[in-house]
Amino acid sequence: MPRAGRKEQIIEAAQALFSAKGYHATTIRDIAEETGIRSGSLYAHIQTKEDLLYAIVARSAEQFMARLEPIAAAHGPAAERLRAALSAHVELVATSTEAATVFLHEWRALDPERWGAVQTMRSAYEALWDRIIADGVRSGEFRPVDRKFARLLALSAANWLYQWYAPDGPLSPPEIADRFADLILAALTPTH
Amino acid sequence: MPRAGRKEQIIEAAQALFSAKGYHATTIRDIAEETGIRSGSLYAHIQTKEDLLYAIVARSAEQFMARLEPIAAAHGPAAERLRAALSAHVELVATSTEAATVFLHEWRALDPERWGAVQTMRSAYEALWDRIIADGVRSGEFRPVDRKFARLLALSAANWLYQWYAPDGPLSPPEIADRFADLILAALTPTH
DNA sequence: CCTACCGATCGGTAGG
DNA sequence: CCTACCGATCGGTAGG
Repeated sequence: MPRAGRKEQIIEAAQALFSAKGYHATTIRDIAEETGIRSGSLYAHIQTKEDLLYAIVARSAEQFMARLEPIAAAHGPAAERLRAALSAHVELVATSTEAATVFLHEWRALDPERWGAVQTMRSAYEALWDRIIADGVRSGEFRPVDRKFARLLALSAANWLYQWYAPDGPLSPPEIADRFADLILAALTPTH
Repeated sequence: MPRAGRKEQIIEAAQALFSAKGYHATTIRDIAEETGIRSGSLYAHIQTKEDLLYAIVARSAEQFMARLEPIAAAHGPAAERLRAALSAHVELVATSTEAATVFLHEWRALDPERWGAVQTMRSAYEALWDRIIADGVRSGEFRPVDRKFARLLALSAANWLYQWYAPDGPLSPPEIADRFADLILAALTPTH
């Protein structure tokens, strides 16, 4: 008998294992053991191993979008919105490191169709960043920089965080985000 | 009979496959087929599959070091050296994308001992970047920024390149490097 | 470098 | 959700 909440438990086990060892190095038996059931029983809850990967990746992508949408749509100064965007992204990577790692590192293991769906989500997310930067350039808050490269610089730093972030490190996620924001805003601010 | 140059051929096949599909998703039979021999014959040239991974990762790490060492040791302006460092790194990722992808993405599949050796190489590489940035801060060329975060910003952008670089894209590697360098130097230059 | 093969393990299923 | 099992495939080896 499937148990309520069991599916969530399975997803969380898969998330921890995929982020630690990678998708292909994680077996169905690993996930079952971590969940506390037998491997065959997993299939009362899921259809394939890859469904688990997609569920984790899609949920993570949605979280990034949900955090950025109100920031991109706000009307304040672009510098403040860019700083807020960086804070939101850094905080998500830092507090949901497992999900973020699967999203940023393991999405290549998805089949081409689902891989395409994820690419679409990422493009929409990047478009929100571009909008904030374009607003800043238009208003004169930012120098007339290459929007794409300004966004790449910010997102590269914020994404790469999953490779080095340690919860027991000296800096909190907000402190990390502020240090990056200070540098990136200095790069974008006109030299009067 | 092992053939001269065969080992190199095997490493290159493994490099292409590991970068495209990942280490764990690549089989010994894939590598053999790509090399044009039978899977059992591979073991006349290698000892284990993981040896191939380590050979690729270590060689790539050495290339990054070899390119950066003279730049870090030079005596010119820090801004020029930082720009040169970025160019060298971007060019290596762009022209050796397969090796760089394995180095940056697949090193997690190494066993802990070899993983540690790679970490040591990466630390040495990062120390060279820190030295350039510290020189610039000391001489007054750069603002008194957090060295570690300035390096993280530059290296995140340069590393993340492996995720999006396409040889048929609109910008050449030197153009990409210069755009990042313009932004990062703007972030580091004092506002007079 | 090949043929032939090994024990182990894989994702997934049948039947209860 | 379990037991029992499937065909396929894995990394690697023996013997030539």
